[in-house]
Amino acid sequence: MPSILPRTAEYAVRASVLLARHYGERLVSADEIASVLGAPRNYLSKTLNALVRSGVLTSMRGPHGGFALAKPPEQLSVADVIDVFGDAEPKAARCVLEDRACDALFPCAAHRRWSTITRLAREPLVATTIAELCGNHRSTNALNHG
Amino acid sequence: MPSILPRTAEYAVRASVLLARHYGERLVSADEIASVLGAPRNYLSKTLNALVRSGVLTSMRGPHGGFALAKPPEQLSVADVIDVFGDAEPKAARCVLEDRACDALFPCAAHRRWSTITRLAREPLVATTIAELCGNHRSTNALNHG
DNA sequence: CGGATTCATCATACGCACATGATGAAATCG
DNA sequence: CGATTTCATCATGTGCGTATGATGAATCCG
Repeated sequence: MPSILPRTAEYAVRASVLLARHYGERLVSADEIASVLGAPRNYLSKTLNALVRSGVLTSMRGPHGGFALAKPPEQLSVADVIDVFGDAEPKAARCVLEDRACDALFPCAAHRRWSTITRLAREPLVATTIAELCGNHRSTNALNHG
Repeated sequence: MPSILPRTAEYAVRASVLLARHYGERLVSADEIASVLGAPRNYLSKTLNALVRSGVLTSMRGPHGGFALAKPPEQLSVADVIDVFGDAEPKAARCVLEDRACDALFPCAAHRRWSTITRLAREPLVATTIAELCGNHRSTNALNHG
């Protein structure tokens, strides 16, 4: 998992952090997000749209339209965002030792160890919220309108 | 990091585990490894060759030739194997918040948090050895000829 | 209504991971 | 040496992540 995150997922996380900083204030347009993030406009648009369809973001068209988090950043994990792209579960990977399907019922010798590794690797993404990534949580406890 | 490991790196890990089971006994040919792993012969060959050039494996040509771990599986981490493919360090990723380079000297607000996440995600790969993944460590303490 | 703004989507293209088949090069053995 | 075995490498192809540009559709506002 070299770069930890594929490009698209990275855009998604960074966009979510940006939106978290404006949560409850205003919508942010794809143009603005793209410019701040240095991401290609139309490609980002597709990415944001995927987040909308998955319920992570909401969107409004027309003047003063744009994107916003669908719920408070304190309730949105990094995993929630990146799981929108690519499978969260590695489709019951092949046995580490041999060429056969490897499941919980008939695990290969290394299955349990491997499961532990992948779970540990994923855990920080599940445990961390977008709000925690967002440095200045402006009045974190002042706007609970979720 | 959905599937945790790119295909090539997964081949590499599984091949290493297989070689660990024969460490000190005999060489294993690319044909045999490919057949056990269910991986495409020539592509795996390229993958194994990359591991040889990186010093993770050794190889011998000719009859009874094949591949072997370059050092005892107890001294080979999973990270050692997968780092051969793709960059281990995410080339000083872009700032999570804005469009600028983000380093330790001038970190963005989220930089430290993000570094923690990636480090935690990588740690189990660094901490786990191929030997630990290999179920039956036949006489684990009987052959220290490294 | 009609123009402006902005999200949504389509058509196309490029690069790289992944893969296949053929060929080259080294080691062993008769 | 010459044949066999096996690693090393090359040429080529496919699919997907990534990206670009153009077009469609919804919303606002005068």
